[in-house]
Amino acid sequence: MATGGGTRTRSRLGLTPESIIEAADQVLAEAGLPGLTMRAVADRLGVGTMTLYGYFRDKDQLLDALIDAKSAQLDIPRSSGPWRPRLRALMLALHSQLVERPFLVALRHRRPLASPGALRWTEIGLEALQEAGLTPAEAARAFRPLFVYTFGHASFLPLERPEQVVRDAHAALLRLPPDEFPVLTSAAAEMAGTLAGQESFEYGLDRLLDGIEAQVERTRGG
Amino acid sequence: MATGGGTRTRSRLGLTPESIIEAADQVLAEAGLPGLTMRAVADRLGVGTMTLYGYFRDKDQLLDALIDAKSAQLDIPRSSGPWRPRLRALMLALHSQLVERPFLVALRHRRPLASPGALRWTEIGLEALQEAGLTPAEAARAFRPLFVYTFGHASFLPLERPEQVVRDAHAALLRLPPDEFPVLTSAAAEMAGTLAGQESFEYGLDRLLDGIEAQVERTRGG
DNA sequence: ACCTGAACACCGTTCAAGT
DNA sequence: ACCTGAACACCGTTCAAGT
Repeated sequence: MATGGGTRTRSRLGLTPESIIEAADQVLAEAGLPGLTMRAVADRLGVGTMTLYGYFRDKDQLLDALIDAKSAQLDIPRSSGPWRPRLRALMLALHSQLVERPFLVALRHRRPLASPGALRWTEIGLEALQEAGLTPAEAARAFRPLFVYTFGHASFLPLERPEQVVRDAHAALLRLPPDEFPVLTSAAAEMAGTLAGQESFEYGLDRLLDGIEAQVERTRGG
Repeated sequence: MATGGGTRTRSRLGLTPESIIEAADQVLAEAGLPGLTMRAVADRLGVGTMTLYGYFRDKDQLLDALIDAKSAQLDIPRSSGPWRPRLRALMLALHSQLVERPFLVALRHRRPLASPGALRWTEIGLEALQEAGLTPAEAARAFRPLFVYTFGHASFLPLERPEQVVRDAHAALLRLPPDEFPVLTSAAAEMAGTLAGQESFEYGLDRLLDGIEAQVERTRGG
């Protein structure tokens, strides 16, 4: 990206990779993922569509750069204290910011991203687990389910009209044949309720942390 | 779908919703999700593209029907015995079949699906949790994280060339600045290793089951 | 009733050309 | 070096028409 020496060559139109990423982010905010087209980004910048291809090889490259940039902008809580509440606060903060920017989750499904911006969260989480008494390798193993659960939960959250989705699901569950689905139909309201809301995330997070804590104590003991 | 009485009106071309879903599944197997277009499905059936719109209102409807049909075809292990190994076997079987049919995960991200075919797994899981001593409502709460973790893990698995993805991630992690990423760089191999493979799924599943079991015992005790 | 070609309003990207 | 219009090979879907 840098052009050799120290100074940066400014393009005729004042374009930079960063300004293009910024425009893409604005398009995303206004038109959503389906509306994020190369033509729309170029239009917002007032340049020809093909101009973008001088800065990014293709749309995938632009999307990768966008994920990295937006991930790096997320606020990481740097709390102190015991490892478990610290890890809990970290995952809650990550989750709530993923909920606000659902496209980040959708984009990450495309491939694992090992860019610095996207990995700061992981590093902080690993540090907490290491201070709990795990080796770096053990911490890596233990952090993966937290990551998967947090992103997974966010990715199954309804994007729009969550209360409508919950109501529709509730109705659909009640329509199931009770002889084939005895438990599901008798807990239809609670089942539908888990589809949205923060509470269901916290419940699973706490169960996962219970399991990890037990594992930490076993490792320490052995 | 059924036309009034008992007999079914066969179309001029012998088309049924089921035969269209079958064709869509074959296209999916051969060309993947990006190749699954209305034109491709119609071509495979030897009919005009627009003919499909007589059976499904739009592409989304066809996709929903496809998810439901394929979900219903998954093999559910109906083991007996204590609830925990039974639940563990259920999630392992679901996970391994999701890994074989990754598009099922991708399609489910679009919206929550409350069709019978997709909910049989949930019902079996809930029954195990109920036998463990939870009420239907408590079982619903406890099952959600298992569902989220299992689908989430499968959805972050690299679709192709997993060993290549792991190697690339390993190299990328080693390129991070060690002063900013001390734990990550010192556990680069283990971290990259968690991106693929069955083992990382089982580790997290067991931690989650540990947490749920503790919760079950607490509920029983109270 | 069932089926369909043409057409519309989109995509990402290649290519040759402009300054 | 930087930028771009035209064009290509696609999409999903509407519409009017065919049998």
